[in-house]
Amino acid sequence: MDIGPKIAQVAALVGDPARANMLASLMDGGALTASELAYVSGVSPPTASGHLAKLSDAGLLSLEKQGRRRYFRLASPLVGHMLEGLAVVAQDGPARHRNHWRGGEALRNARTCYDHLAGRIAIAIADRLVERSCIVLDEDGGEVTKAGHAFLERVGIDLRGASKRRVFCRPCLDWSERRPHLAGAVGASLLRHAFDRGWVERIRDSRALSITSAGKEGFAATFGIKPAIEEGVVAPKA
Amino acid sequence: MDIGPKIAQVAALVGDPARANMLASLMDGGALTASELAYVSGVSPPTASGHLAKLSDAGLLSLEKQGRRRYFRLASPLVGHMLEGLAVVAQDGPARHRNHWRGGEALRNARTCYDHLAGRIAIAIADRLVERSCIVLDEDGGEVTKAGHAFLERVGIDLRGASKRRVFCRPCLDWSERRPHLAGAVGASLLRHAFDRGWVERIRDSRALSITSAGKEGFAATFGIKPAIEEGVVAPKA
DNA sequence: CAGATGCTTCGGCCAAGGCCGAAGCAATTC
DNA sequence: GAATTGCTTCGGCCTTGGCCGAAGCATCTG
Repeated sequence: MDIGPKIAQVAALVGDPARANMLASLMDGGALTASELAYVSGVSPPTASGHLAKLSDAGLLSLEKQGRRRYFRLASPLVGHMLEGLAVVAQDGPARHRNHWRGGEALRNARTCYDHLAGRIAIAIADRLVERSCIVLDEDGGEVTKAGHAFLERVGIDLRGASKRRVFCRPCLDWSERRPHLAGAVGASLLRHAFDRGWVERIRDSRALSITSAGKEGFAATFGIKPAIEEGVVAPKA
Repeated sequence: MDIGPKIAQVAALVGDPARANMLASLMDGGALTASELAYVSGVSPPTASGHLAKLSDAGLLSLEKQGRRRYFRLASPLVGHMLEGLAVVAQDGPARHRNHWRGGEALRNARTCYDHLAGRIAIAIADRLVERSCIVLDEDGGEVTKAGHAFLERVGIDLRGASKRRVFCRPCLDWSERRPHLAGAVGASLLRHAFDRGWVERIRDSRALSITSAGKEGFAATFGIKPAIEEGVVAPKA
């Protein structure tokens, strides 16, 4: 677990305004010369040269000599993705994801994730469905098996209306638990089903859901899941 | 285009070793107290407190008070993704993606992206298929329409074998062009089809593909696309 | 060869920011 | 109310690292 220092090294590199400007102006995949980069980053050529050396040494930029010029570009798509990640967080920074975790533990147990169910309960459901061969998941998609269709129909989860425009079954990485849960049409139907039966209720105006006593029975009967969900305090990790 | 400075601000925050250690130990989605974070980051509580204040102010961490402790966790999945991006680049740093862009312009025209086609040609194909209502894409999935099945079958693209375990049709953000192209079973079939017909060939041992003259005809006849692709030198941008 | 252009290296200046100990709040326990 | 625990604020020290001008290579042009 000494990934931290490595991350810091890269981030520190990107963390200088001059270097960040250089990288940002290369994000479209184009190539620029050392002097052009000095200009866009607002520093003198000597300073830019130093920065470029650091970025190249770290493997963030690749260099192509052409006569007396040197063209720099991002060393790989990975670098581009990393910058995008930073840009996204930088863009809607504090504003958008404030209060994301209000509701604390309740949010980890059960919540909505767009139009489907997320949190521990959702993962438990996904696990059981996989275990019973009702669905198959891999890293870029999922599918409902024949047995799965039969099962879902038997328990009264309606899939017909949903299958038109949306991907049928998709895993969605659960942030709080870092395990996949079900998204896509199947995930959406499941949530609707749970609402219809009164298994879950919205808490205040957050994304958190509370599992009703009817829900406890319902989830247990339908999927064989005990929502073993202590209300209590947030448990610190170690 | 002053995204640069914003990126720098966030990156600088992550660029300090103590802060990076804190973030890294929160990457699993758990919550830790201020003192625990001070310990994992190897600094004194006062110092840690300062760091945590900065991270919270910037919206990277969210805070939950509980009695006299303060639990910190990543403020949103976005932050987690950003850190993952940094980790990936930090991990296989200089070594793995050297020479990644050798072949330069060719790579932007056509390349493989895992098992499917990417680059300008792939985007053009995706655009045409959407235009003709052969497929429908939205942000979390895609689907082949009835007309699309008919079309693909008519031109001889085999989908039957593929549809078992994998998601059928999925958009994949093209890094060099920032537009979606087709992944999933459909994307893979398309690439196989192009190889089988000799439309594309691998360039050296890179991911770049060259479009053969048969390919130019084939893509044009099948999808109505002119691969308007100048070979030329690496073009500097402005 | 001389001159221009593109880039890098060197040396020295300077501000930003990380670090800690001491002291100050706040919440809990007895 | 006193003692304990958890965290933050304050003040002062000191290293890190960005910055530039001058000078030095390298490459192309005439």
